This record gives sequence, structure tokens and C-alpha cells, in this order.
Amino acid sequence: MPTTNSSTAVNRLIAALPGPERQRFMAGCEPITLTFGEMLAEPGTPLAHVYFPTESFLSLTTMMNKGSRLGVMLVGDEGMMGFSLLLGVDLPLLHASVLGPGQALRMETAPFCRELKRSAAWQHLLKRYLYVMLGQLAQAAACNRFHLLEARLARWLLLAQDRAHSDCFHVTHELLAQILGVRRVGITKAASMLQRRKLIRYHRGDIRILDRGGLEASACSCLRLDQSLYAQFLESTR
Amino acid sequence: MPTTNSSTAVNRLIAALPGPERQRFMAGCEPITLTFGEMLAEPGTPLAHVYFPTESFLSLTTMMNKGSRLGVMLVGDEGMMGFSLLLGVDLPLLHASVLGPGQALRMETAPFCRELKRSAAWQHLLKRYLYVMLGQLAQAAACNRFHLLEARLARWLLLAQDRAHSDCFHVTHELLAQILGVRRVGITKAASMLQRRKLIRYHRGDIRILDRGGLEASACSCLRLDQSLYAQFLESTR
DNA sequence: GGGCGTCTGGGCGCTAGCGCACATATGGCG
DNA sequence: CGCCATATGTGCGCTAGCGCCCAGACGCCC
Repeated sequence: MPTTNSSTAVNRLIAALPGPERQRFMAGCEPITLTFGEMLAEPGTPLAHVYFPTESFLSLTTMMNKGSRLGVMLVGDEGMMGFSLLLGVDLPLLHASVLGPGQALRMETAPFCRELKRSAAWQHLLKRYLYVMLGQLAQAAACNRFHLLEARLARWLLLAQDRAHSDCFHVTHELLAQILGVRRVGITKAASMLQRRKLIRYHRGDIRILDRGGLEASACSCLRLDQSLYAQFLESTR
Repeated sequence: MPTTNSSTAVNRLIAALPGPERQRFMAGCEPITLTFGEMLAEPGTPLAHVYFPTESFLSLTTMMNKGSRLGVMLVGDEGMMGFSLLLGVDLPLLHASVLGPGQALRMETAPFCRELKRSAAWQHLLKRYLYVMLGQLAQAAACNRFHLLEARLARWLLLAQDRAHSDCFHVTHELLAQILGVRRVGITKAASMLQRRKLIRYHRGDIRILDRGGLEASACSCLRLDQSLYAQFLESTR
């Protein structure tokens, strides 16, 4: 029983559009309910839709030939899936799968590209979004290289909490291991530690954040950097 | 005494422009000689120029608050520095410093943005470039996470060789350590190994590639992926 | 030709995380 | 009620890379 914090389910990118364009855009969107584990994109397969999560959130991951994965970013109501289209390519670079089930808006790629071409506001907004993604991606690369697992886990849990709009969501140790690029046992160890310190509680894949402040203290500084980058370029009024 | 492979020094992005636009663009560029170690960009400082290396090449790095660095990509005659401008932001996300000294073309940001706005060909080309950068960035994140130092070093040396247009260039173990995000001693160990196998030879910062094929065999598969991504989106005729 | 700064090599103890194998708990389902 | 797939906990030996320190080696400059 997730305690939802959000009042109405909107996507913040869409909400940042000026009124008339927002109306028109929304009219072209289709509401859809995403279920846990659903794959929305795979490299090599052309994209059929772009997705704007409202309640749901997605995990974007790379996959090495050897089969090991690495989570690259989370996409919730603050973002969108399908940014390769902003660059005129309909082939996604990353795997996208649903982590938090729930509502999203989606649009077919062709009308989306038309809208994009037509709307200067969309272009401006999504270019900034891409800029922020780039910064976060570079930051994540360094984070994976330098920071200890426990700090990275804490950071990831907070990112997920924000996107789930809830202090509890579903993700097993196994899945977390794939996302953070470590063994499952590594997650078990780090997560037990966080649980022992009463920062989180989990039970068969259901994770609940108990002490956000404490988690923030355990998380690496990358969290702050990500947040401030987003705030600077996507929440300013200009 | 570098044995140069390139006939004439051009930048491949610029070369990909259609004739008339290329002429006009080149006219707005200023040739400049870059010297080793020069800083061309730092996050927080607005960009004054965009750079198109011809003979020279640059290293783009992130810096963590703690001071540890991580090289994110190399930019030579196949690319440009300043892609944040493609997204309408004049604040660079990465540190850019000159690794291979030599000629480059540069243009002030304002005229560059004007050219960009004016030329559909430039837009198309640079969007694809950015797409490839994104893919390589995600790949690099995974590479840093999973691959052993020796393989990563071999890969980096090959990337540098391509951009230096020469089988020998200058970079000390210390600098390599910063770029690959490890201790200097780690580089010494990995490099000695490569030298012992007669793949490279180095002496006080001067590195010479002796056996490119052997290095390729030691390098991780990311090298291939990077190359094929670039080839697919920036060397095709469409 | 003496001195110093830069570059490379090596040793030593330590830790995070790996790979593998196994043990337990738990919820759902027949 | 019993079974089983799923989820979590543990143990053990191992390795890559860390942090620290020092030693040699080379080149350049005075």
C-alpha cells in the first residue's frame, strides 16, 4: 500500500509546455498502463512510441555482449523515453524496461516528430533535457568508477523513491544487482547494512524507505549534483 | 619523430558538409595551434569557442569533488568540442584539455550558433554526432565498470593512435592514470605488461604503438562497438 | 658536470567485490 | 496442507586495484 505523495499524475516535461501547445500535445497522446518488467525499447529495434511516465518509471540499461548489464538512468515523470528521436534517429541506444508500474502517456514516433518540428517550445525544452541527461550520464560513469556500492545503492534508492512518488516500491536484490552492475550478494550485503541502520526495510522485493535523510547522508554526492543540474536547466523559468 | 599517416589535415565533420556550406563555414573559422596541456573548457565557465581538431586531439574529463578524474572521451579530427551548444547551452559539462598538440580550427560561439541555425546539413550531421557520443558515453560507463585495466588501457591507446594520426604520441603514466581513473602504479603495471609483450614501447612519456593488431586483441570489445557506431551514423552516405 | 625535477618500477598490507556453492525463509498455488 | 519457485542470507578463497612509501633512472638546465 504505497503512500502516494503526488496529487495528480502529470509529466513534468509536458507540464512545462506553454498552455496551447500542451493541450495540442496531450490530445495526440494515448494514456497507457505499464506493467512491471515490460520492455519498451531495445537497441536494434526501431522505436514505435515515445513514453512520458506520469506515475510509472523506467530503467534504462546498457548490455555488454557478455550479458552483464548496467543501469544508466531512471526515467519517471521528470523525463521521457525516446530521446534518440530528438537527434533524428529512431534506434534507441539503451534498453528500457518498466520498473515502477502505472500510468504513462505515449505517442507514436511519427506524430511526435511532427510535433517536435512544429513547436519551438518543445525543441527548447527537450534540448535542455538532453543536456541534463548528458551531464548525468557522465556523472554516473564516474560514480560507478569511484563510489562504494553502499553509497551508490543509497543514491539509487532515493532516485527511485522520487520517481515512484512513494516511499515503497518493488525491486529485488537480483534486479538491483543488474542495474548497479554487481553481484546479487553484493546488494544483499549493502542492503542489509542499510536495513540494520533502519534507513530502509525490505521483504521479498518490496522496499520501503524509512529514513530519507539518513539515506541521503549515506548516498554519494552525485545525487546532489544530478538534482542541481536538473533544477538549473529544467526548473528555471527562462 | 611521429610518422604521420594523414595526407592533409582536415576535420571529418566539416569535410562531411556539402561543398558550398563547407566553404562558408571554413571562412568563419580561425586556424589555431593547440599546445599540450592547454585547457579549452571547464564546467562553469561559458564557452568562448568551439574547436574542430584537425591534427590535434583533446581529452574530455569529468572531475569529482574529491579531485579524482575520469576521462570520458577523446576528440580528434572525427569530432568537435562544444557539443553543449547543439543543445542551446553555452556551459560545457566536461573539462577539455589538449592531449595531442597541433592544428585545429575554431569558431566563436555566436557565429557558430548562427551557422548552425542556418544550415540544415550541419544540424543533421551534428545531431548524429551527438547521438554517437551518447552511445559511446553509455558504453564507456559500462566499460569502466566491467573491464580490466589492461584491456581498457589497450583500447585507450588505440583511440589515441587514431586521433594522433601517428603511432607515437606523448602521455605519461600519471596522466593516463587520471584519464582511466586508477592509480599511477596501476598504469605502470598494465603498461609494462603491454611493453613486455612488445605491443607498445614507452620512454618518459613518449608512447609508441608497435603492434596494433596485438593491441586490438588485448583491448576490450568496446572499441569495436564505438567504431561501428561511428561508422554506422557518421560515415554512411545518407 | 653536478643537481634537481620528472618519470617509471617495486614492495607491502589491505579491502571491495568476484565466483561458486549452499542454506533458509516465504508466499502463492494446486 | 504440502510443494515449489522466488527471495534472501552466509561462507570461503581469490583477485584487481588501493594507499603509502621509497628507489632508481633519465634528461635537462644551470
